[in-house]
Amino acid sequence: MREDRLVSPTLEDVARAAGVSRATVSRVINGIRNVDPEIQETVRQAVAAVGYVPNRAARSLVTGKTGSIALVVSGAGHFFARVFTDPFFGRVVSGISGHLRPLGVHLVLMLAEAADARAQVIDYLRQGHVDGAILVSTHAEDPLPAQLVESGPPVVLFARPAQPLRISYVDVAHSAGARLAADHLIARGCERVATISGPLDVPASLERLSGFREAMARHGHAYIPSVEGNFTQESGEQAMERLLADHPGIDGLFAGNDLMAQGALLVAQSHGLRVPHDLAVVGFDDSSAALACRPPLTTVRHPVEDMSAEMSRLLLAHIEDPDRRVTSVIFEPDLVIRQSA
Amino acid sequence: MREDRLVSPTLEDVARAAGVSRATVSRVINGIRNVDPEIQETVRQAVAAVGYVPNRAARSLVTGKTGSIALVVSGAGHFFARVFTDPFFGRVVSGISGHLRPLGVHLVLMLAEAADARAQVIDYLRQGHVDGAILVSTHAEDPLPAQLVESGPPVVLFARPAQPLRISYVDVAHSAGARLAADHLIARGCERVATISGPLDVPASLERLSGFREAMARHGHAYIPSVEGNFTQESGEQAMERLLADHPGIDGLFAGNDLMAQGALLVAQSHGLRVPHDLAVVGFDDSSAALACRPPLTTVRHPVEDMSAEMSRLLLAHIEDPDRRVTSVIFEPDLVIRQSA
DNA sequence: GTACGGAGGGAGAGCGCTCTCCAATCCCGA
DNA sequence: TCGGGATTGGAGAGCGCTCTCCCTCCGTAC
Repeated sequence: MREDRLVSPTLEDVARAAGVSRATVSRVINGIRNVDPEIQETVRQAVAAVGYVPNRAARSLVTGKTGSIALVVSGAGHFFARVFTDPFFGRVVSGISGHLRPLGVHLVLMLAEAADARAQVIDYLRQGHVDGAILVSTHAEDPLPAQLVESGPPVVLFARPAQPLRISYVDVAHSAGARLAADHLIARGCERVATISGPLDVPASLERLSGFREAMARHGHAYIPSVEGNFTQESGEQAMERLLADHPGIDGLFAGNDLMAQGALLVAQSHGLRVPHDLAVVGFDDSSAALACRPPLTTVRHPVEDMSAEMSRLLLAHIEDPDRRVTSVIFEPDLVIRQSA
Repeated sequence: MREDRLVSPTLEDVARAAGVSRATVSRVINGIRNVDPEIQETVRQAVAAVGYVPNRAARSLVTGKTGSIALVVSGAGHFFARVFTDPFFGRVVSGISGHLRPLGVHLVLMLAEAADARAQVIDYLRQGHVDGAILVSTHAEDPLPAQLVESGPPVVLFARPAQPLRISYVDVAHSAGARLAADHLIARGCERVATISGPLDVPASLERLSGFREAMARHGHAYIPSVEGNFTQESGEQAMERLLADHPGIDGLFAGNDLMAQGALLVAQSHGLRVPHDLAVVGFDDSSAALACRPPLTTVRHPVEDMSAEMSRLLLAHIEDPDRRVTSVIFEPDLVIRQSA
């Protein structure tokens, strides 16, 4: 009993206990080729009896596979605050592991905020610790995607990369989402609508902004004032101050994400505006901020879980066939109507 | 070049390129024993030339070490909401990886919410994928700590386990923190103080409650009304409704964590109470909720980063010496004074 | 009775690495 | 000049597993 702890049993031990060869035990465990059902049973009992657990290192040494994939969350600056504040990541993890767990594939979460962490992640991936990686990058200039494409296992991206890259990715139709927001504000009767965009070097921000402008133009609104934020609540507050100063009469607002919407909402209220009565606010993402707001935010929601599951599907396909051509899958967002608009 | 991708170079290749033996290359890479500096240089150049990356599987097969440890976040129910909403986990990760990175040890994050996920985590740990684990459990009845102690690699816990267990852990002096809160409320001149506690099957909640009561008793307050919550904002709201109904005149509140404090604060405000003028509120944890509140929360802050670093230190010591006796390290909390009290 | 085929099991060669021996070399003092 | 210790490099045995051969055995057809 005491020795079981120190030296865990090997295939050899199981084989001896079952009175068969190592190869047969291996076959039973991996379910390959025909093995007499009776012997299978004997082996299984022996496995249980000696408390055998396959040694992953030995296995992957010969197979070249590890049976686990990494979820790499990369970004700069306000990184931890982002990951651990934004339930978006929770939905990503949930979607991925929901798809992976039944397949017996392990998910390893890696965080790469600073440059040295990034180097470590690359090391980790190159050393063959995982068979592939799903990369969620929160920053436009993040060099990680490019570095990974160059050397390393198969990678799938969340969201279209800022620079064109030979890499599969999954994204949402941002402009369609923005259009939902625009149509809703118009339907509510808003006349003077403004927008707070995300950083314009991020493709998603750009698409949301241009999609919103386009949809508004279709409704006859040629000019939509906009201020650029950086996806934080604080930047939303500052942007709203600017908007209220420059365009005092606005009665509708579309923010590039919920956090900025929340900031804007707080500022609007501190200026005595009632939401949604005086100002209708629509966010994007359906993050926890949307629910934390008073009133709760009307917002555009991506099917993050579905998107994440699709990412794992794509990644597994790439692992299976390294020469598979890269693809992109785009999902349609929904509008979640709450009280802010 | 093309083949480098498919079959990555091995030690043998480096050895051939450098004109030395495999053993020598290994020695250079691992920095063991004396190797002629000139040869070292030659080997290093060969490594760079062929683009060699050590195969971790092969290495850990022989060494029995993997060079990575797991951070297992376990809990039931509102799990994802917790991890990805509570910046507390961000601070934990930050503290751990800050300590581990310079040592070249990889951190693998694992989430174990449901029972099947838990089984998978145990598998993962037993298969020797990591050398040890740091376990953060958010639930009192979580069976994972006990299961891991029984079979698996060294484990260190965040917070004292609900059931006594032969396992090292790191915790904060909860009662001392509660006392800081009590003293502060008294110093502000509060006369009728109440508290909202966390679930009482969690040791931390219990200690905070009894510590608070004890400190208040020391100030002559024999009776402190309290309502039990479950650490969620919603439970804080419900608890506050109860408190206001049963004890209309309270002017000071200590909540078992910030989320409940936030809920309580919102309810108090909706009842027309001004914070801190009519009601002073003190939270616990210094989570993001503390800052998101209006007014921002005065709260008790643990040195989470230091605690996390200490956990990694303990874990590495246990890995180094499996027979090391278990220890607990208790940290002192601070009071962060903001506007709510 | 012989030939043949398929199913079931074993033997053994590695996967890429570390690490223990052991051999070669060198420097020193006697 | 030679012996002995220190230093440095190489040979080779595994770590635990998978997987390709190959052998045996049995049933079937001729």
